[in-house]
Amino acid sequence: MGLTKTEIFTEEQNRLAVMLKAIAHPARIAILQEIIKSNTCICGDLVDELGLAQPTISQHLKELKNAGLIQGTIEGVSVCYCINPPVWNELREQMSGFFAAYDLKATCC
Amino acid sequence: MGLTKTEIFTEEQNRLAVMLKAIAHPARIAILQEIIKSNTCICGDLVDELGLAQPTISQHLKELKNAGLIQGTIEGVSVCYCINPPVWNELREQMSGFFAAYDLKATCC
DNA sequence: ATGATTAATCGTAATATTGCAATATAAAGT
DNA sequence: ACTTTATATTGCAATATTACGATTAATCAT
Repeated sequence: MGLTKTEIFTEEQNRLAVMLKAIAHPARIAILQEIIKSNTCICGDLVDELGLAQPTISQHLKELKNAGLIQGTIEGVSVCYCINPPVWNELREQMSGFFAAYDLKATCC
Repeated sequence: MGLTKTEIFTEEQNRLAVMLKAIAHPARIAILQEIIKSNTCICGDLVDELGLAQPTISQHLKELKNAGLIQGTIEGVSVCYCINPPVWNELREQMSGFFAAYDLKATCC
């Protein structure tokens, strides 16, 4: 108990859940928006930009990285983060499928 | 501590996080897919379809309903669930914005 | 080497989530 | 009224998440 029964679901469902869970936090949404907006990757700027402590930001970045949504490159003293295209596209396609499936349907009830 | 600092983020960021958090579980993804696939709304069928206990399914449905993603109509003894178009479209647009913003960018690092 | 800067990790407290057995509620049929 | 059928609620145990202070690790400049 207290543990998601991943073995019951398809690989696709589990992957999508992992990716969405990574995004499903306002801080991580804000981080992704910053990363996308500032074409050039950021790092410690996020600590100033958002009002969260450095360890907290670092942890959120780690979760986004674990889900594969972003990648980090060491750039001297700092770390440069950016979107990881393959996983980002995987997410985009999964969501497209979701929305497309509903488009054709009428409301019931 | 242990509590998300919602006051730090925009209303949009918080709303998107709530919607995504509701979807970000394999069981709830499976439920949404079933609801979308079976144009006609389902309810207890989900208990048979997925391999989870009735209270567990009921709880997942409640979370989806709380986020506004689905709506339930009492139909005699059973309850008929279906997508709630306004919120569903809100989510679709938010996600579109996300993906569109990245489209234009090149990879850095 | 020393100090400054940047980011990750550890430890911990507060809270949230997941799943289910047991029970409660509510409508329909008999 | 009583039983059946369908769903919701309650209570609880196991685990996960969120946030941050304190510390560590790693790179750069002097």
